[in-house]
Amino acid sequence: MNKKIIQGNETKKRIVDCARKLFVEKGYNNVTVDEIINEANSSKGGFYTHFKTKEDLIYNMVPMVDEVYTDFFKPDRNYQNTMEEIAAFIGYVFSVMEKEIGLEFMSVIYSSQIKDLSTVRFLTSPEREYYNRLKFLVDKAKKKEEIYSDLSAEEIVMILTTCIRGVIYDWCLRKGSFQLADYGMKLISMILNQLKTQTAN
Amino acid sequence: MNKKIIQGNETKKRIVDCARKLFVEKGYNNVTVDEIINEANSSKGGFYTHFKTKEDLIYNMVPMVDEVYTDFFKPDRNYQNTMEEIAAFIGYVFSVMEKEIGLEFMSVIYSSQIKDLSTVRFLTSPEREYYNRLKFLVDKAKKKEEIYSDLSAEEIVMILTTCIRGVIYDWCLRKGSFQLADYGMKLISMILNQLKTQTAN
DNA sequence: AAAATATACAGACCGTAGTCTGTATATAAT
DNA sequence: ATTATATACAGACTACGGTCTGTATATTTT
Repeated sequence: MNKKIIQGNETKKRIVDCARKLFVEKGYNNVTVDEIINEANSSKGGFYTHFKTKEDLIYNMVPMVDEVYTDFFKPDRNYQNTMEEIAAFIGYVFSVMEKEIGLEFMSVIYSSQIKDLSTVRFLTSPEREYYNRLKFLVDKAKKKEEIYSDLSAEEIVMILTTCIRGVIYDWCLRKGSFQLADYGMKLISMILNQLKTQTAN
Repeated sequence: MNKKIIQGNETKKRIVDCARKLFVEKGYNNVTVDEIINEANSSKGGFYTHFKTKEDLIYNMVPMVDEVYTDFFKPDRNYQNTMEEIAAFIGYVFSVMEKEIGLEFMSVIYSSQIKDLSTVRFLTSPEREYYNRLKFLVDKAKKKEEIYSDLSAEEIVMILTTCIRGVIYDWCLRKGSFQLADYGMKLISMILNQLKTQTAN
């Protein structure tokens, strides 16, 4: 089934490309599926063979994000300690959200992920590259005894993730009226500081 | 215009009551506006005179929340210090969310608030009772010098609010798979501890 | 009292996301 | 070679949130 599958992939790509163009032009909520399939010379049937929902389009545009995380580890940067590296990584995550993905897409994702119980919540998937990277760093920090906390690495990662999501949600809620990375790091630093000093809880 | 307004209020109440009943029975997403107006012996015209959107129904069911906060301050509880009182207040907020409002309504609210740019975002309204209460307590704590931080009261309230929203968002995302109050307080305690000890940042 | 204005509401209508059915075609099985 | 099966897709159709227009009735104005 090679020829058909290749054709399918081409159609899918064409739809994503046209959709992206239209979203940038008019904004996600002002673009209809009909418009997209028209622009891509496809049809409803074609669209819904490749995408489960309209939001699914966004999900298909964004996984690049998880790939982008890999970039962070490429250059051999020097960090005083692991905690600083964790902070830098999270700062990098924020700046990717802010500059690469942008407010509108983040809002669509964050809104649709909790819209109803049936949506597949990829944000919680433990296979996410983001999650693995962060877990790796926290493990390292614990091993090096830079963290004095009775919390497990999993718990720490979860807490950091919750804070990150809180900052992003607030950013969407306030329509990008503050710098995501600036404000985010202020909050994250507090948590990281606490992890350094906290002996019991 | 008394008679008409009374009639209007009755219709509005009837719609809210029927909607609540149906939401409990079948879940928000499985109840249609047509079903609601049918049950309430009303019509599309009637419904949309009183509510801007379907989600608006939820908003009309929930403001009790902000009233509920008042209850917290009624009994003369004794706290060792203001930080403890802040923790207790936030814990109270979590338990109201968890027990009074519930996962489904919270998800609808949190999802719809960032769905598109045109929605009125009441969550950010600085008139919210919740916000005033928290601000009052943080001011008190600063005055009593229980907080050693160069952050302003407004900044502290914002950070706490961001964390609370992060916890709630995560709770929705993970479909209530953890105790909101338990996990929430773990995170909030870290922030509060940091505020106590932090001298410069 | 008559006319003007405002409010509640009925229900036809519209826009759009998503479904369903049918068809063409490419590969796999016999 | 023929039949069976899978895939991509076209496009009619449905479900449902939301709008729009018209009407009845209550209050205010003159």
